[in-house]
Amino acid sequence: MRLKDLAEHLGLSQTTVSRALNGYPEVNEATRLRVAETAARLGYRPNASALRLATGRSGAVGVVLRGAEELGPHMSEFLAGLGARMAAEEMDILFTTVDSPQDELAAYRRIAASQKVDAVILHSPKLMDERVKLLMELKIPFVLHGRTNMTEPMAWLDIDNTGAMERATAHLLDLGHRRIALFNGIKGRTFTEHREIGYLAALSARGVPYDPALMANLPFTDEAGFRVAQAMLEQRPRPTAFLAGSMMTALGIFRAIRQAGLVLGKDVSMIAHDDVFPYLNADNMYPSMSTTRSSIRQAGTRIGELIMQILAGKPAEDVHELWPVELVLRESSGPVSR
Amino acid sequence: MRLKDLAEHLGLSQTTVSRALNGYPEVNEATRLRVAETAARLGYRPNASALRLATGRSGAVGVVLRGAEELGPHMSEFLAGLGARMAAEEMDILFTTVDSPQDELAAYRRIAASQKVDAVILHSPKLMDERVKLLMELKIPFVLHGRTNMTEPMAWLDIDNTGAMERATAHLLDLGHRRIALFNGIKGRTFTEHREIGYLAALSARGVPYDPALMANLPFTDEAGFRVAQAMLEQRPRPTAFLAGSMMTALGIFRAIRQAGLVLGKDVSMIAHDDVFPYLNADNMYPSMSTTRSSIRQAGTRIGELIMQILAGKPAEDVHELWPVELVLRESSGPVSR
DNA sequence: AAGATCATTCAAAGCGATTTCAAATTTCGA
DNA sequence: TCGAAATTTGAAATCGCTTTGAATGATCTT
Repeated sequence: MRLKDLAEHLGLSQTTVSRALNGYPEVNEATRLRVAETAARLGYRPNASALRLATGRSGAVGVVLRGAEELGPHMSEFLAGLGARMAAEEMDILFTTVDSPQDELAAYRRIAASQKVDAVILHSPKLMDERVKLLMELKIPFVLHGRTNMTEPMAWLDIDNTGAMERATAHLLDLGHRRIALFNGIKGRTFTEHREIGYLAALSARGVPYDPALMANLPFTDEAGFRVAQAMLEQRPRPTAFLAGSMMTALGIFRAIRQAGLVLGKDVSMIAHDDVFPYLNADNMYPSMSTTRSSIRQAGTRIGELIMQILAGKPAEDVHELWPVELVLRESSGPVSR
Repeated sequence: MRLKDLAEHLGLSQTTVSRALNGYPEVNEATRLRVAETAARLGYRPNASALRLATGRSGAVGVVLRGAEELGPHMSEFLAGLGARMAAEEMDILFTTVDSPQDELAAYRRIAASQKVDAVILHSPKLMDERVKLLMELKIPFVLHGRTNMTEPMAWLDIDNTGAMERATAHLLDLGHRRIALFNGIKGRTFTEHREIGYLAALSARGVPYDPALMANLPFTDEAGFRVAQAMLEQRPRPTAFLAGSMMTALGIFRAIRQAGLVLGKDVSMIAHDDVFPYLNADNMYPSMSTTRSSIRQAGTRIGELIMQILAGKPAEDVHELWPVELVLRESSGPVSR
């Protein structure tokens, strides 16, 4: 069922039918109704490729992922949020996985040259991010999930990692903890640096010296959390509190704590960052987990909206959102034990 | 940089340039080289929409997801596998989320009418699946991840859920367990039914009566696992072993076991189904978790290959794969305690 | 050396939509 | 009632590619 067929069926020209369907004003209301009704009845939908070719818009937003590492639970939550918003706009999400960083830049080049997407979303940026530079060169509109240190104007949405970590650390310090371990993300990513800044700020505000042996950079997996926590728990004096970069990390740390014969919430404390996974609820853990919480799914939805604004012409420098992070205290964090 | 520009730049016709780039035989080797070199140097890439319009192939495979529930850790692992394969073929993954089942059928209709994808992948089918029926009506090629009971020929890849569950159950029975709880998936999905069949077969083979109070259907989340396990552990006599439908479920059950003051691997046993998440390793749990294991990521990769075969014209009835499932015994399963 | 064959190249016709520009019809004002 | 303006429709150009069918030389046969 092509436009041409539909037009013939209606005894009208393609022009008029096209206009009727796309809401142009210069078409008789009765005609429009008849066209709309017939199109719906016959299940007509414009061919996507033809439409894109004619309009120059691809109707899709791109996401490039470094396969294994990035396509984890965080990403699927994000995509769930983004997807909901994009579906409402009849926009597609086109996603590509790559293996290496070089491949990643090449993938953006390809996407750009073939005009497959109208905009892209960039994740987990570094302070100085070459992908950002490339996208600017290629003049592809984009929204950053996170931030950079770069001076060029660009659209972004980020959560207040620094503030969150500062508050969590300060809270533990107030409870008497002095040896607080920070399980942070991979070095280089902006969020990792921001969290470190918050952590150090809280320590220095209270005059507590910083011990490098209490800071680790690791991927957000149960396994890495376990391994590093196990090692740290052998230190004497032991850390009395843990700041976990993600719920997966927290599960690993938790396991190490149990294995060491300690009780979480009594012998040691923990506050984990929670991106709000529906299948892993901090409230329902045992003991329930204190968290710094920010829904990554909501961020996805909102970024979908920001993308639409950018495409509508809103200048990138006007699109900035810094979301606050809640500190939710539950049973896993308590006063330091004697 | 359009084909036309490139052709002018080379002093050739679009025809020749197009043929040179697409490997047609009737073009002079010297010319082909010159074209290829210049195209690469100028970073030429055909406009995706134009190419699709001209060839009638969209170069993308579609995945429709029921937003919240389906886009979990399983899906992201699957997509990681699929993505790797599709990237190698320069195919895109186009994904759409929907809210309700009606929306889902409508989404397939839309995708079909607008010819956005060359094929789709269908997940978690039911024994009789209306989505399958629709796709056949619409004549969209598809590959099923899972199986149906329908008689029409169709391409699928599934794991041997029945066999896996039968072996796991039989193993627990051999260890002396008689009250074995099955934490299965949502009723209606084929994999749920298949697992139930395997469970019941093992019981009946050993002459152990089936107790409905030991069977639960629930989503694969930590929370549901916890809630149901908590209730079951109040039964007298208690279940002595658990079969968990997923690692998330297992985490919840584990928590309930600890909260009841029991020790996993000693007081009670558990075997969980493991789809192999890189961030949640059965081997590294404490105690380590016995599992029925099958990599969902590998399934994704393989389904990508099957899609390509289908698109190359292989008849759907020749594309069937039933993957065996490993039973990996670790510390969480042991003889029944007296 | 002429006709047949082969290897290359190109002009133009699609693919299925949107959009420009022009034409036909109605409505309106005096 | 007639010309101007407004409303409504349509023919054809366009988007950037592939592909058909024809044309041009070069090479081969005899």
